[in-house]
Amino acid sequence: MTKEKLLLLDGNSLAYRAFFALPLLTNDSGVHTNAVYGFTTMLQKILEEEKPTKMLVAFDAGKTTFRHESYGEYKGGRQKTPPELSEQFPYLRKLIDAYQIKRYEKELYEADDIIGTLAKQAESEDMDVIIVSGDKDLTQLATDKVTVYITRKGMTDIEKYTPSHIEEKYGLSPLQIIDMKGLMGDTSDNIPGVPGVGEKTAIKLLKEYGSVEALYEQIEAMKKSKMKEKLVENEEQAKMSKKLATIFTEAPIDISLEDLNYPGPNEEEVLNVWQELSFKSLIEKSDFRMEEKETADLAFDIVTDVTTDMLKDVMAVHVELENEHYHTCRILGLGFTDGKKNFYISFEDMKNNEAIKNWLEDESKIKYMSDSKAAQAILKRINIELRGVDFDLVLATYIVNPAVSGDDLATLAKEYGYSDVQANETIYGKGAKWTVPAMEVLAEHVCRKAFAIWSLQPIVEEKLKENEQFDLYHDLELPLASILGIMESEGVKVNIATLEKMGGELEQKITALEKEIYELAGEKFNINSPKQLGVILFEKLGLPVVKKTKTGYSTAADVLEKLQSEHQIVKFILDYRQLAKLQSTYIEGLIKEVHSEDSKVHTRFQQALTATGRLSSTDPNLQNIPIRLEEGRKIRQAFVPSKEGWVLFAADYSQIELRVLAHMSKDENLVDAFIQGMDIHTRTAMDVFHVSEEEVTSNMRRAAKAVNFGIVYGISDYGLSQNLDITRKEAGEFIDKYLQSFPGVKEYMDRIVQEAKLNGFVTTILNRRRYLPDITSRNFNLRSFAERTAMNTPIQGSAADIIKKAMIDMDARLKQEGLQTKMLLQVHDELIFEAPKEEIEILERIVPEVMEHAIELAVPLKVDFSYGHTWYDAK
DNA sequence: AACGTCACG
DNA sequence: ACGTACGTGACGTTA
Repeated sequence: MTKEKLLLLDGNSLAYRAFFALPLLTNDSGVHTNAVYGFTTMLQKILEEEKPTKMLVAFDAGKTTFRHESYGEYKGGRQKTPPELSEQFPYLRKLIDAYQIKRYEKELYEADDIIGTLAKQAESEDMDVIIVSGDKDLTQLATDKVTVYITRKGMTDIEKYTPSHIEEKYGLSPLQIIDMKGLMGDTSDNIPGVPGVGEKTAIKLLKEYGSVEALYEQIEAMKKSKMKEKLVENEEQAKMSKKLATIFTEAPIDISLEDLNYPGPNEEEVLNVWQELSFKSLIEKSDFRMEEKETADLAFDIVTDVTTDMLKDVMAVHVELENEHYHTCRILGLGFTDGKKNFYISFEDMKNNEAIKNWLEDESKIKYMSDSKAAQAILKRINIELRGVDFDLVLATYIVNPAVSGDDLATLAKEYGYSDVQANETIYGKGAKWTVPAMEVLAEHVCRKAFAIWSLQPIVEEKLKENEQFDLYHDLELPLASILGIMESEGVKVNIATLEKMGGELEQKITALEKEIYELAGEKFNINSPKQLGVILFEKLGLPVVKKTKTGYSTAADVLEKLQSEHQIVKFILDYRQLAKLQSTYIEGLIKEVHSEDSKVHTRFQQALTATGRLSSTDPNLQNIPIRLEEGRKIRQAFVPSKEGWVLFAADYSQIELRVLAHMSKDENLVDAFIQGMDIHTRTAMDVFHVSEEEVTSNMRRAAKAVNFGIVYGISDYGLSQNLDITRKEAGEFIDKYLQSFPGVKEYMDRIVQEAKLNGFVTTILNRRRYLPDITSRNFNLRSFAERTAMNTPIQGSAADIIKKAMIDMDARLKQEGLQTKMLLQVHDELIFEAPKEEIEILERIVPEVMEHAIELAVPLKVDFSYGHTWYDAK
């Protein structure tokens, strides 16, 4: 029989040690995980190295122990366990159970005593014993049979205390460690010891006398000294301290060595816990995944023909694309599954297949998909109108947690516990090495995706229902995806000639500015390089350095503006920057995106990306076309209706975010201001500066406007001071005055931060969620950031909810009215349409009506609109 | 790939 | 004492 090896772990000490040794990590739901993580890595390492046959993790039970009877102050003055650690204990216990390791705690005794008692028992039965702790006190238990492992820094770094190691390190025997503790005390346990005696002195004394008792027996003979006085004075205290530091090896425990057999981990359970805690790196490199969780076989057929009987009423279907640019790329193939049969058909074989076309276009045939908008848009290019999508994995998971990226179906599936899909990178390679694999490989990959969608549909929908988010997902995001797909496919007509003409003019101006700049600098350099520009401005020309970035001098616009009076060159650089931006991004960049077939740009709206619920727009980004400065605004002259005799019609919400704030805070003053239909910035100025409407100067209004922005962003005095270029103190006073005038807003802000701390997330009007794991961070910066986010996200996100709902209503209304008008773009608080002239009149009526009543708030919503022959003219 | 910059709401 | 306004995407430079 092999020799028994017992591993005893000090649960509390190890958790504490890990908690303080590692940065505060969190899982996707915002639960802190660093202590459990540290414990796990340590455990993995020790299990691998030691292969124990018996194991136990001991915990402290309750607050009082038998030590308190003799010394009430024992462990007094200890900091309360931080809540970020307390919340981890349930997970730690769950993890230990998953490993099938025994846990034990006993009223009135500490983990140390349990460990000591079992170590002694095991030793008497000739077992090898290893004790693991973060606390050096345990080293007193070391013997020939018992080794004490003490973790250092990263938890996996371990110092092994055998009697000879202790002898080497301190010149003491293990038992003398207790005497040492008695003399020097222990602040963390509030053991007093002898004042003035530290480690060095204690060791010296013990080398001479052997023990505390022996020392006091011979103390008479000691030479007179300060130290002797202290020792004599504190004899009782020293003896009591030794007693407190002594680990009790005869605790009345009701667990025996036979109970501690360690059968090895339940690998599936451990993986589940790791999954829950988002221990991705551990899951990645875990050997149990390799052995046990080898991707299950998936039977699939490669077919060249699909007949109607193969297409069921409910199926998962995946349209595999070459890349994310679905307006230009090719379809590789399609995978279908009904949970039983899986098949793949290549694009070549499907494109003329009538059965597939009919099935895809049949509203009554239910499709489960992932990124249905991409599929819809690309199928449209081969004249297939996708209908009947009832599940979209990307959208559903985004609603469950917008922080989880849905770039790759494999990543997404894994996130929800399904790991039988490979990453696209594994199948295709990346960058220049990208290549379509053999048909067999591709077909399996695509079928696995379809199967993943099929398998995850009930799981993710259940999660949505549990969080009361199913309606948001099913009745808002899902239909919106289809509307966005149509908008993207429709595209926006761009007049390239207009852009080219502007480009030519810009080129001349840029060249002229370059010349001026080189002359003033006295040399040619790359103005686009902040590094080179910094050298010219701050070294060669000696301008004062206002701000630094982590790599050097800041040359950002706000810095340069402050330097304008210092040197002529600064203004030229600012002008150059402005024009260069227009040229590279909005002239050259935009021209590259225009499709030659239809002279249109087809943006892609990212619907499952932002943290707040907003959309984003890419290739090209049509949500940041210049407007603030006239030179840039002219770019909009190149955006035109797609048909002769049509116009572009633009409608935007006025102050939607502040109205949302009024609604959510129910602040009487703010609500009243909107009901009165006042200019909100003027009204704010009146309240903050205590003046009448007539007395509000343009500067006061400007300041009030900045304060309103600040409120929406989650106010900070520093941020406002930067924006208004005033001192922090002044900014702070503005904020105080604002919050006095709008007390309901202050209450709301406090409440929302509290709520975020309690739940770990904040919500919008339609119950969109954003998790804020940093809200409980002890790092000031992280925490402050999370607090501002907690204040801003419900506002920005609710505004996003409102306009999304308006888009759905607007789409329905246009159909209902039988109009030709098409919705083309959404820019966060505005909708852009193209319309035949004859429909302008009705749009002027229905667009504001629909948008203003998308969601009813405690304040009215207000929509302004205009139209023109170009986007520029729709102002 | 990361950074700085700047365009938008 | 800490050091930032919230949310995005595209471009050019530099490592």
